[in-house]
Amino acid sequence: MSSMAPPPPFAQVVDDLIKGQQFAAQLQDLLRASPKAGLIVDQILHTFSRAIHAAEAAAATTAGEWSSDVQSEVTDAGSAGGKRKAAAGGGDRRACRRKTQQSSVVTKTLKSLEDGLSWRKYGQKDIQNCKHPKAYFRCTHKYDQLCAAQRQVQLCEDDSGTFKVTYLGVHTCQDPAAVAPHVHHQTSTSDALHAGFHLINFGPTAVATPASTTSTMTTSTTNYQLTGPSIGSGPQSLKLEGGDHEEVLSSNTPGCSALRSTGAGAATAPTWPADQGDVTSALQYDGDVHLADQFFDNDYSMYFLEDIVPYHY
DNA sequence: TTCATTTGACCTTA
DNA sequence: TAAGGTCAAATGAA
Repeated sequence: MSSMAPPPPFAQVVDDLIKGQQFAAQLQDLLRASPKAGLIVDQILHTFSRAIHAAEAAAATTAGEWSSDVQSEVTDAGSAGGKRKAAAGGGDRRACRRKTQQSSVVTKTLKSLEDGLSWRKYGQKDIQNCKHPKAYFRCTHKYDQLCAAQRQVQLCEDDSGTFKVTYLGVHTCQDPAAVAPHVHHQTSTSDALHAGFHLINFGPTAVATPASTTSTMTTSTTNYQLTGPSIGSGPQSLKLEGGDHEEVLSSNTPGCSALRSTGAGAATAPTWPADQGDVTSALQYDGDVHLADQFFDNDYSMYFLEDIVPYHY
């Protein structure tokens, strides 16, 4: 109907982003002595990486799809509809829905679903040949901050105390609690697969025993004595004792340059095994294996780089 | 009243 | 066409 606007000059965008990334890397070298500054620069670098890959992905697909994709949305609109479409009075969702295509896919086995991020459950599905349903979560800030992070949770077949958690995409939101790392908020302790999680940000103070440290976001080391989860008596009781045993089963983030993860989540699993092991995870990414505790040193959030795929509604 | 969860229907992909 | 993923109305909790 209307003429299509030309695609953005992605090559120029990528060039600029790469330059910015290089400058940030130089800054990182200069600020290496300061853990807090290093953390910030880390996040800057992650942001650049995400932006670069998003731009590259867009550039790769723009030429061939820029017109046809939009065109298909236009031509498909109003061409079909089910009961809900008629009832809701909305447009044809077939025209705007896109199955999420996250290039950042990280699967873990966790004994806790706590990851310090806020999720909202949006669906649950029985999976064929699986004993337990799969629960689908999206970031709470999907709409207000356009955060595309998603998580899929499924109870392990063999061990009912562990969850297979698949993270798709990266959190691009800025959770308010992340700015105040000592604010721990819990709203749900019910069955993990049947509840949303509102646990917002857990720094080392949530996991370290008082004797070992009173670390803050700037703390760089400390012997986090992860000795086992404490369940259920409210935010004050949130601590991670025994550790969030987690294991990265797989990760798939083509073209990305870094992965950061943490097991420093608070414990909320409803039916928690009494005996917990220590953190034993290693993060494998792009051929590099990083000990998990190295990540604990600097950051308490999860960052998985991705090619950001626009989500259409 | 607001917000999160549940759940059946719809959509996409293989 | 089946299976997985997502939407959104209905429902419940705070």
